[in-house]
Amino acid sequence: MHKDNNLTKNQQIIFDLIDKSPEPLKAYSILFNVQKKGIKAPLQVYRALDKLVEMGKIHKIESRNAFIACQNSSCQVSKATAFSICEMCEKITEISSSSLSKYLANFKDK
Amino acid sequence: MHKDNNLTKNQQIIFDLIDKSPEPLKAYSILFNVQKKGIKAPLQVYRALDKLVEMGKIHKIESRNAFIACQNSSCQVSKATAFSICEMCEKITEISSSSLSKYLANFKDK
DNA sequence: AAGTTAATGTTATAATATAACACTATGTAA
DNA sequence: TTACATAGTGTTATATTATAACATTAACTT
Repeated sequence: MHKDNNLTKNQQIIFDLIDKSPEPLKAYSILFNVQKKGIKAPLQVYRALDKLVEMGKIHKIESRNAFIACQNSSCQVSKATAFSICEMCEKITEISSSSLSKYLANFKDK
Repeated sequence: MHKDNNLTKNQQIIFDLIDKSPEPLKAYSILFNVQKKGIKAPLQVYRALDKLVEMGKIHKIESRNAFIACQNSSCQVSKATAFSICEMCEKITEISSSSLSKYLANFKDK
């Protein structure tokens, strides 16, 4: 069997870092933080990020170029994700509204 | 009086280009296209884009780093804008659903 | 006409992301 | 268990996207 969702070494290191972080992390800040663990180049970070997004373990906040762990166990299923971002303090919350994801999923079908 | 929404020269040139375009345009592609009109540097483009977004004349598609003219006359009012993007052909449509913008506006108030 | 604010022009540089290629690990199937 | 395929890694170089800093000009306000 192939896709049992176990993470590879780099993916695990990077996921752990994002998952522990109280705020979204940017790729180069991730890179800086994992250099002591042997991840030395941007591409190693971007590749792990791509896979983690694909698996639904993290989300990219496009407007911030930053990554955050999924706060919502159903994200493997629904890829219709939205965030609220405070304009004052930048606090980011994943909107977990089934009515929103249904709305978007329905729109997508059309 | 100050803010009558008339565009400055650079803003007008760049808005016209985006408005005529059938697809979202990226900053450096805009730059390339307006060099013959005397706009020579990235900053001149980015500054105009910032203002146009602020005025609600265009939107930035964050996931594409690209800009599109507002397709929806009410956008001066509502800044809660979403897009659908075809995964096959990249066709982008502005979702103009009052229920969606109400939902988002309501969420924002909370 | 003087003061204020917004927009412009310009050079340099920062921040974000991918191409290309060689190599290694892991799972699959004869 | 060997070979085949596929996914992941390491590395160098480079492309793409965006902003800092500073001098100047235009437009509005009084």
